[in-house]
Amino acid sequence: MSVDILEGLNEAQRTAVTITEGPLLIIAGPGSGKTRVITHRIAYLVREMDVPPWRIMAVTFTNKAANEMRQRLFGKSDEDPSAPLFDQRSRAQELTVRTFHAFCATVLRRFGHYIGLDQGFSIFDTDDQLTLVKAAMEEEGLDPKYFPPRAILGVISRAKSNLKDAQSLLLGADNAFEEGAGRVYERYQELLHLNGAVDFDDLLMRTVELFQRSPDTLEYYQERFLHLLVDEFQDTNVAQYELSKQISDLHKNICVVGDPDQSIYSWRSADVRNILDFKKDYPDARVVNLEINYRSTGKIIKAAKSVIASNRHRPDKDIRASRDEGKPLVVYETYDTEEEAYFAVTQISNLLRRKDFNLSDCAVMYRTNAQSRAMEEACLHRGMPYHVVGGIKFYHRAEVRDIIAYLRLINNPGDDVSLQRIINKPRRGIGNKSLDMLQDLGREHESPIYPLLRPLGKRKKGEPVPYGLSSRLVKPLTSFVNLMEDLRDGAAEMGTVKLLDKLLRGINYQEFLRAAGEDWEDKWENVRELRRAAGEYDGMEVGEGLTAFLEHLALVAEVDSLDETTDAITLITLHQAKGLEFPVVFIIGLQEGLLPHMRSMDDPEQLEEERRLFYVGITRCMDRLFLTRAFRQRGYRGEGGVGIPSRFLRDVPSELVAEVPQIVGSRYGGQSFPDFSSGEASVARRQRATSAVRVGSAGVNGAGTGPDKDGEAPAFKEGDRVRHGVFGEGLVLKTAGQASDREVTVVFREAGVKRLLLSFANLKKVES
DNA sequence: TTGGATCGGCTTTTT
DNA sequence: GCCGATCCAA
Repeated sequence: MSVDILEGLNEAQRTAVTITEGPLLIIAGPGSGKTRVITHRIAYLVREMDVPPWRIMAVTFTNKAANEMRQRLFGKSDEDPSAPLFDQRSRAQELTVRTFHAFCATVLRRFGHYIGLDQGFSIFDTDDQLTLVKAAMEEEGLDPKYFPPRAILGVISRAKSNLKDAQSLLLGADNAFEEGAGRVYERYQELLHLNGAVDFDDLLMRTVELFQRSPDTLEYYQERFLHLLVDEFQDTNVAQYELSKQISDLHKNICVVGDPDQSIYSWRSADVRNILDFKKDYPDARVVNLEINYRSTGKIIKAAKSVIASNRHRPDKDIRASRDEGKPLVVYETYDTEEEAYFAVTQISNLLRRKDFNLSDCAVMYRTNAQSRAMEEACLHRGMPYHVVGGIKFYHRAEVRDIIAYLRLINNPGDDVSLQRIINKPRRGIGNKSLDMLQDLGREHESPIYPLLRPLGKRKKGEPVPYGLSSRLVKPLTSFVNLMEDLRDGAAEMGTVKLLDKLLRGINYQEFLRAAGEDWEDKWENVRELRRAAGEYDGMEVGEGLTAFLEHLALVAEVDSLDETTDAITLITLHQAKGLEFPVVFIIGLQEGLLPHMRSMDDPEQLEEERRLFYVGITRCMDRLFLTRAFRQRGYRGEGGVGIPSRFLRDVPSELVAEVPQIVGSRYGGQSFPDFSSGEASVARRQRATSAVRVGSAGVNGAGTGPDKDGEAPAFKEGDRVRHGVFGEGLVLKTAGQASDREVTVVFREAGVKRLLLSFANLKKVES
């Protein structure tokens, strides 16, 4: 009773599903049914080609995407015949659907001993990495003032992503910085080894290394995986590319899927050439283009195409809309970031009132995580349910990290970074001085600290103290060792939850939190959340559960328990939104400096990536797209500046954009918003509401016409009396410039002389 | 050793 | 404006 796998697929999609032999490159434009093709392809392999599921590997970019794919394959419920593989549900476990990082972690756990990795190795995250970099820099005598540790870490990470070791980095160094980074890299690797740890980049790099040094291991995987599928191939780095090649080298059935126009991770060493040059490395590769977009309205597609067309370095490809034109887009300027948030919330409730959409249809997207804050506040204030995707990582919280550090040390006694974090937490009288001493001791013996201390646990009274530790430290250190040994014994005989309870009791953590701060209850709740997560690993074999739990914590950034079934607005970064779709999308903060981001503005390549990011955002939208910006931008330090409209807005053709309709919306601080919910441009009649003067230049530029295309911008001349939304009344002193950057100098009664760009200042002529 | 106070630096996106 | 590192006094 299963559906025909090929039913409902267009010709290109069918081709992509049914070419099962040899290398295959699928260029999949946004909304072209990519996930559908991948899942149906897997189903086709299993059901039509009789490939056992355990011999198929599908690699995704995020854990979320992996889960999503599993769900699409097997259906949301047990009885979901629309899922291509639902009748094979029992074989679900056999498929390998994972991220590169998670897959590599598994490989290294199993075969890492061939390259000197212990089974229980720790996985270091960015914070841990930074700790090690700083330590390595100190040993190498590098001043963090001149060599920012983060930058050094960036160089190391990039090198690793490109499969370069310290030696080749040093050889290729042509300045002091790179040379320093090379030296740090060398020592950093040693420290990782000492800690019995790998970092994120090592997961990939060292797996490549393992496959090179242990042909048997490679062969095992090569034999096993008849088919390899890599999603989001435009965002793979050199290491991931190499891994794909290694794994598929025997059967050559490698299918990669991606879209160069959606490459947004070059900052993480992703190399778009992997997809662009795929044909070079695999000359016999077949190529399928999926160009028909089933997701978005015609107007949205037009806007997306117009935006991406401004990129100079892009492949020759097209997307075609299949839906009707749809409603006009909305481009709107608000006074400041807060008002922008209220605007979005207001529009969403207008839309809800018409019953066309519900809350979970709506997403608000932004460039930086920090921008979620204003949105959250507006939602809270208006009583709108929302959920923030990602954001402050759960595992990032201090209390959670403390507990994880304990668990890591239990699991891996060599994990010095964790030891340093918790040896005096709660206070045991082992302060910085003592820790320094212990670190020196470790360095002296080229050993992690904990193993050196362990003899203290078995020491009888009167026996000599090892390493001449000062008598003052013997007591606290001994009790610390006893605690840890007790917990390590516990880890060998009890499940993760019981172990966690034993730990929490052993260090009296609840008391520790209570004594430490006011919001200790929240923190304790986070610890309990961690305990809940540990429950998932309770059933596993004792000893394996802890390792698996820690790996999960390291590789799964967020608690994805936030169920998507509840009706709520989604707040999400543009990066994380990749691969998702929503009927209603707001992209907020369309100002220079935010999108494109400041850090990307002076490099043309990075600027193009920012544009792709905007393109990704636009193409997430199915029906109603809102693009907003704030006139005043809150800076990081104190006074905010004026937000210049993002250059990307100029690429949104004005004929796709709704005019600002009459103001009937609800109020915010005396501010009314027009109601765009009907999406009918014809009703729109721009209204000059003096009370709503802070709607700002919405009527001038907010309609997305782009300053230079707007013939209606009021012409000001010297001597005109004008009114500005913020500065009040004033007199035009002079005007200069053309079109988009037409500038007026105005002397205001109160605010003094200001030079304003007509394109975003809200100036109104005052008749007198 | 610890806790408080002050200074200074930086400020994106994520496995 | 915030967080972290650093300094200083008890």
